Amino acid sequence: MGITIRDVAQAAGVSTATVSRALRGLANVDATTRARVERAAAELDYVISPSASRLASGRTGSVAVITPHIARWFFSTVLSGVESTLQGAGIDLLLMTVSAPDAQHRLAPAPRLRRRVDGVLVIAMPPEDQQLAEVIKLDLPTSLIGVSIDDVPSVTIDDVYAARMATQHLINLGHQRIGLIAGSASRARFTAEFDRHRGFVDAMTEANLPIDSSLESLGYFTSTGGEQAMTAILAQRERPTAVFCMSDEMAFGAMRAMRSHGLQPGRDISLIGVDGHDMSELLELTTVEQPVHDMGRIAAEALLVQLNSEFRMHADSIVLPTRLVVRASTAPLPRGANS
Amino acid sequence: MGITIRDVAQAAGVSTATVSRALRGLANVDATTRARVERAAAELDYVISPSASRLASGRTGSVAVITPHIARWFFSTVLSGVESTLQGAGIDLLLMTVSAPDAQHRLAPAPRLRRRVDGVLVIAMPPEDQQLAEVIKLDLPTSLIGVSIDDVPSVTIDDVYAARMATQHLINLGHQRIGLIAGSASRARFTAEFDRHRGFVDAMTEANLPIDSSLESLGYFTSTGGEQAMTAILAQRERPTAVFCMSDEMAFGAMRAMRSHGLQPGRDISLIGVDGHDMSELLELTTVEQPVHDMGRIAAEALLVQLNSEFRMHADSIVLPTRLVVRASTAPLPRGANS
DNA sequence: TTGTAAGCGTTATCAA
DNA sequence: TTGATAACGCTTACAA
Repeated sequence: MGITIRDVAQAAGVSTATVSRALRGLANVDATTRARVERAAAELDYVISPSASRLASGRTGSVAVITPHIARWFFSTVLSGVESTLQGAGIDLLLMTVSAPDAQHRLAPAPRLRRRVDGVLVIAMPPEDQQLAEVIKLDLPTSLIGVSIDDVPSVTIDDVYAARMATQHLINLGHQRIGLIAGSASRARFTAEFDRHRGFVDAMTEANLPIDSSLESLGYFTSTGGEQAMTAILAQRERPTAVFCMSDEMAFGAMRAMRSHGLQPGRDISLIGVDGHDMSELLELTTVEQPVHDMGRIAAEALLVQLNSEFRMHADSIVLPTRLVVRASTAPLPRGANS
Repeated sequence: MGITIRDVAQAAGVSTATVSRALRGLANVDATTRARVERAAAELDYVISPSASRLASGRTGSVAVITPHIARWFFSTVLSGVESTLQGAGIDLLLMTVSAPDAQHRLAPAPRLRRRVDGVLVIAMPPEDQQLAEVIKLDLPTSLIGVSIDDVPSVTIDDVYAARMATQHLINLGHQRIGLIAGSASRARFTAEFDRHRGFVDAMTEANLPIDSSLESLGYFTSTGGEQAMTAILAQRERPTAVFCMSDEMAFGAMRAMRSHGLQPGRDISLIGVDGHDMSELLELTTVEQPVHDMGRIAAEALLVQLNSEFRMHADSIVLPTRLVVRASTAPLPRGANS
């Protein structure tokens, strides 16, 4: 039923080898021959069979993207950056999610990768994750997004610096009682949680400000989590005058908790996030923007380089810049409010 | 370098044919033999070569998802539903985006599909789109999500009804001057834009309310678009007392425009959306929720059925229910405000 | 520059 | 229930 390379060869009056070479744009093909082959292929409406090509060549022409979430802002935004790059290179994008390590319902990603893809992109999986370890052990060209691990290429921001910048912004506004809504209990270095916590602590320490653990709460990087975390913080005897949220989505939740208490972000308590979420501008949230789409794009580009170079290159980790965007959710501390 | 089926056959003392049958769980294999084969495969850490299998069998074991957007709430949420179903079935998910018909930078999806996937899922592409037509012409098992076309299976909501329900809610609250923020100029039937416009008109007409075209504006399904649309509406001499937004994201933008004018949703102007966006609860937006994740899941399930049945089934279009969720953004019209 | 032909690793047909 | 073996459609030495 399908047109094969033999049909094209016959139509063009050449061998299948020549058709193969001509259609892939290899060098050693006479211009006239190539033109003839291309015309024949077009006339026959020939499409190469990827399976046959993959089997013969050993290359799959596809890359897997492994992510813990699809429908969350950060992840889908990274994914869109990845997709545009891969599509431009004519590489197939295989999308796979990984479940929490405990949920055994889903298949582990590593076995599904073998013999199936030329490379792997991993979005924001914790470095100590067992499934991630298995993926890396496959020794495929890999690059990580949002976290970094020794000897594996990665694209990240400087999370310590981002958190420090956010916290410093609050300090510069005169705030001294500063709360923290963290993602999850910080575990390993080079995760967003850990590094952002570190940046927060660094900034506070440098400014000789006390860190009050009763003003720290976990929001699990979701808005409902952020809402609960803020609610807990607001229940403290002495409320903070400002709160650093490790993500914008948690800050959105925090905003809602404030509203429930009749408080207004910026006026009553300053709120700052990290991300540059689409909704931040709408909600007038001050935030430290990270170039999320670019992170995906650049990681994909780096992976393509790995795929196309004969030799395995040294793993370089690319760190992209962040920037503070000030909006109405942060404001100077009214004079005397702290003393 | 790779372990092949021959190695397993040798280790198990059977033929490659038997290994193939045993490992795929086919019926005619002795239990003992199968066990022996499975052990051999496990010991050798054998992984089947998908390319070889595909070439020999003609099945690719993969499905393409075609979408105009990745990083937008509706699309990424559908995608996550699709993904979980396909992953559960062991089917590879190939993700491709389509650009606007005019942008010729990217490859058209149809050629990339041929010989590459067993089926296609298309998320919310306009029925009259040329690229969609080409995809359908491939005659692969296909199912559409969010729009419907004759003779192609689809999963949608009843957009007319959803819009009617939203509008009726406003009418029930006593509103009479009701504005509309539409997605884009409604073109073909069975698009969200067209049908939601129809539902709006139906409800208004039934209630004998006038439709004032100066209170209609386009928001292009984005929040910034919604903001501009609402700004335009607020510039009218006689403002509406309520506005129906065809999507939650546009309603978010409308909320912002209201805030800029010192207006509060629900108190000054009632606002209702369609979607059930993650942020709607946070922003207290009344909305008509559609089961977006389920739409993806169910479309994928329907596609799997198509793939596994010998015969091409009649195309059935599945319509999922929506539900009105009332929040603070809509409120009864104060007495006398309209008269 | 082009052609010949041997794989690539499965599946599927047909016999046994 | 199992085994031989011919596809499947392409790539790639190697030869010409």
